[in-house]
Amino acid sequence: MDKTYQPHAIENQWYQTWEKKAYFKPAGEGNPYCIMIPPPNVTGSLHMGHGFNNAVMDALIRYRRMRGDDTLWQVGTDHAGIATQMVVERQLAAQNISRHDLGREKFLEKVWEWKEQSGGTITRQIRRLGSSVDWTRERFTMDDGLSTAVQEAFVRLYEDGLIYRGKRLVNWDPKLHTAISDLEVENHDEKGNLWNLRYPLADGATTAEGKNYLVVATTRPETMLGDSAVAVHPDDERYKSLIGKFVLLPLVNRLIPIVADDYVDREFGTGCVKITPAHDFNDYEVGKRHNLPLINVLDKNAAVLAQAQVFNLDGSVNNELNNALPAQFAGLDRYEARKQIVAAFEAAELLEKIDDHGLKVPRGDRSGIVIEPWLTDQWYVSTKPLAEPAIAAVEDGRIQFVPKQYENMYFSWMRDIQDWCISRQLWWGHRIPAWYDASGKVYVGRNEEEVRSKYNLGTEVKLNQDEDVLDTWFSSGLWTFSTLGWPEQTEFLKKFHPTDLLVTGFDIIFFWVARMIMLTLHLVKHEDGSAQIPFKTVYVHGLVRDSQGQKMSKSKGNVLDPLDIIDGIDLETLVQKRTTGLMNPKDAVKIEKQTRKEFPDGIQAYGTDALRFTFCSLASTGRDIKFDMGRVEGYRNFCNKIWNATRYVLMQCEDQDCGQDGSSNYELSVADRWIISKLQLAEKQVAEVLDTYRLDLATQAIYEFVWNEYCDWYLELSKPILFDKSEGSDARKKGTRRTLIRVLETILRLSHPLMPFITEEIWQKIKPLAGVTGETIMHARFPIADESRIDQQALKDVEWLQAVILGVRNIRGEMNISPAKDLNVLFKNGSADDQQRLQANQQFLKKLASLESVTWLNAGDAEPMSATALVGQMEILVPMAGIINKDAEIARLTKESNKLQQDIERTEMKLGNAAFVEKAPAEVVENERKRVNENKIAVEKLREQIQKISAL
RNA sequence: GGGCGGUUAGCUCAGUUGGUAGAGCAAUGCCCUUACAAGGCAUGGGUCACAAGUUCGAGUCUUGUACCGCCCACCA
Repeated sequence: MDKTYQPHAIENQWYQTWEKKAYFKPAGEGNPYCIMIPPPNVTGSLHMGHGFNNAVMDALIRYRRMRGDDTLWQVGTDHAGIATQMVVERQLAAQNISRHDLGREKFLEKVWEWKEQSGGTITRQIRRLGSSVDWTRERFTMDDGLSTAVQEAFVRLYEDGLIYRGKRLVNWDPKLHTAISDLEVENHDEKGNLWNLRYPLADGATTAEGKNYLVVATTRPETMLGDSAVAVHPDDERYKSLIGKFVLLPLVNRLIPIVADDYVDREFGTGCVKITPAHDFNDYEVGKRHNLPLINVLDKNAAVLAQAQVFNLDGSVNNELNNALPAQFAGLDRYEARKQIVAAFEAAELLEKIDDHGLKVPRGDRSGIVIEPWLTDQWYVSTKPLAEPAIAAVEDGRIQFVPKQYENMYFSWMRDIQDWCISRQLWWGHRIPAWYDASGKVYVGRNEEEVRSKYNLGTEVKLNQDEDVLDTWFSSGLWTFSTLGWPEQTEFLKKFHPTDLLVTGFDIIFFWVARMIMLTLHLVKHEDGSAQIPFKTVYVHGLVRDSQGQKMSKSKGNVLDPLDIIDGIDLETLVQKRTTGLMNPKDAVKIEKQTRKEFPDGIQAYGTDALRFTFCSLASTGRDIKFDMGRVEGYRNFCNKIWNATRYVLMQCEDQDCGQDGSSNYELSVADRWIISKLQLAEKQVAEVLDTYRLDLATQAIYEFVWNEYCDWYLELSKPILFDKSEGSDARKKGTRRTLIRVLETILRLSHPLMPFITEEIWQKIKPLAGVTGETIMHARFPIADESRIDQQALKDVEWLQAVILGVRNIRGEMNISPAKDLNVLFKNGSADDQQRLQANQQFLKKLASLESVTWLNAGDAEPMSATALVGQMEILVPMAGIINKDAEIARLTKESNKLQQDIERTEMKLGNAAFVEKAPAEVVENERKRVNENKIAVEKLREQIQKISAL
């Protein structure tokens, strides 16, 4: 074996073997256990979030697989409608081609080409992470099977009255030219203005103050062209007399009514609100209440008036108003229109004032552009009836969130859910299975043929399929069952659905988790007809942030590619990677500087295991993760530690009898029995925390056991036994070799879910010596603690031994005694137990504390001046002659004594409190008493010692 | 405006039912001791954000305050 651990030398090769040998497939026996991967964008590439998410899922699926469950980790990718279409459109734009130049069919060919070309990137990356997904079942949301499921789901929901088409105000993305759902809109705090505009009162009316106009305040003056009313609060004394009267809408010269509505806040602005029902969600509601006309003044590209439509609430055209719309603003961009309209107001002396104003600006999460509320026909899912059972499923515990607090987030959103707009004016996606005849009548069915036969439409009736596609999340919402073959009742669907665990970030609880729950409950039934949930547990994790706690983003230039941590990257390449393809090329300078500062030497290759162990160690409950490269390095070192411990174990065990034949002619030392006991405790703990999804605690427990117990103590304790030259020590040696190798083998199985590669590599090397068979550690059994193997006596004995060694080492360290100097150490004043333990453990003591000799002093024996340490009552004496500085020893003892003294004072105070003695459990009080007594004796001894040395 | 989370060592974080505050990294000193310098041994470092309450006893339970972060919401 190499002297240092070289991750790249082992990782790729093992993954290929695993995949080739189909180790990832369900075993076909055991309890079914299924995790569905959140399907990444097929044309995307891996980011830290994926890395984290995969590390968690793989750890848990490997754990279950090793527990003997019949595990399926379903893998696949998402077509990611908007994101993918945007990429391809951008590529075309570079050649000055728009998708419209190509036409729908040609454009889709291009997208499929791009999918074929780049679609393998993310799956290759998932392989590099070591994820044990079943590739033989890989699915894509637009493959035939899943498309069938999408159609089926749409048709069933439509037939059940849960999907409808309607004209409503939607969030329109003027850049992408599509409607988007509420969730895809992000509200940002931005600085803006509040324009105060005068609307002249008609018919000579005046306000209470005698003015012949009302002042309305708006953040969007350009929408005034579509104003249908001015609203005031019904109880507002200032305007009460004007309710029912009219204002003459400037520029448009249209009479619009003054209406009363509770929605108006009297305190804000002037208390008068212009109402534009077709361009504002609140105004839309007000308009409905007052039966106001809906006037769309923007076209799909958010330019003004290019497609002015004017409708009454019933949809009839209101010609009178339509003719009144001014032509001068036609075709202007909405912000240009704003300028010109404000200018027009100013020119007409109708601009009262302009205030600075902070406001929430809605932006499309993909395009980043300001969203325009716009009146169009779209398809909707009626969510209220679906939400009810979805709430119940979480309330009654059929579905559990981990951590639980996310259930509140889920409930609050679900209880106030709005209908879901599922149509998108895109080309890439599942085309909506609806057809229109010449009159616009809509027919929904699985295909045109079915529609024709179902509605008895002859070939003379021309049908056109709806041009729109479905929201990507509609197909993702079916993911847990569409991948298993639904609507067919496949064996896999029966076996693995409902699935067991979903691992995902909190940011897509609404987008995805909530919708999966709603859709599944409605569409998927058990054989007895009862509704199925999609999964039993939702493990929710936080976002991976950079070491400063900043969100990683391309524009900030702080993104890390998990593969760069695995394989390493030099500084120049990293700088280049971070500064190319920026939205704003000006950021490059700053990003380069920042990157050179943070990674002066680039990033080392740490390997997949170290990265994954790091992710798991950071996976504590429900908080975001600050990613720290120092942790990765620490865990890479941990891998190296395991690697080197293995080298030692192999040196001792190779070509030796380690009991691999099952023979029993061996003897276990106290150290052997101790590490076996500790191992049981570690196994118990790891299983417990894995069952509760506390991967951070699992990494801690493993790290602690491997490094601090197995390596630091046990390997050292094995040396005096194995290096013993004396006769008749063979049985002990065999016992120790046996323990060394078997504990190591167990450590590997215990760690495998967290660090799959190194554990497999080593396991293959050592399994014959451990008497173990099996093709792969992946299918070996996860260690289960056997409490009968916990030897309390051995635990206590080694604890004592450690205390003695620590005492000597402390003197050595504090007194600056060379580690090369073997010491002659004396012991006195101990119990019979101490004496017996000293006798039994001389071999260990001498080696671990570097002692020349160990001598027991009886009462009355002459005693050289010494540095002292205490273990219980027993004193450890290291003779001072020539090696120990008097003042330093006094200082050391004083420090020790002061520490104890403080403890005594604190404890005595407690015991002096009558209430404590009376009310605290007897056991607690007794412990405190014991503690004071022991410490008092110790302090006494230390004082005597200080005096003795001072007297020299 | 409502809701949720966080505040513990210089940094990143654990702390299960209240009973002596922990780890890793960083720091300091000594060591190339035959598994490992990606290492070994030892050491220092904390009013557990603040305040009040419950309790014999609070990092832990209750209430309030401050600051940080997130989610949701119709103030033009």
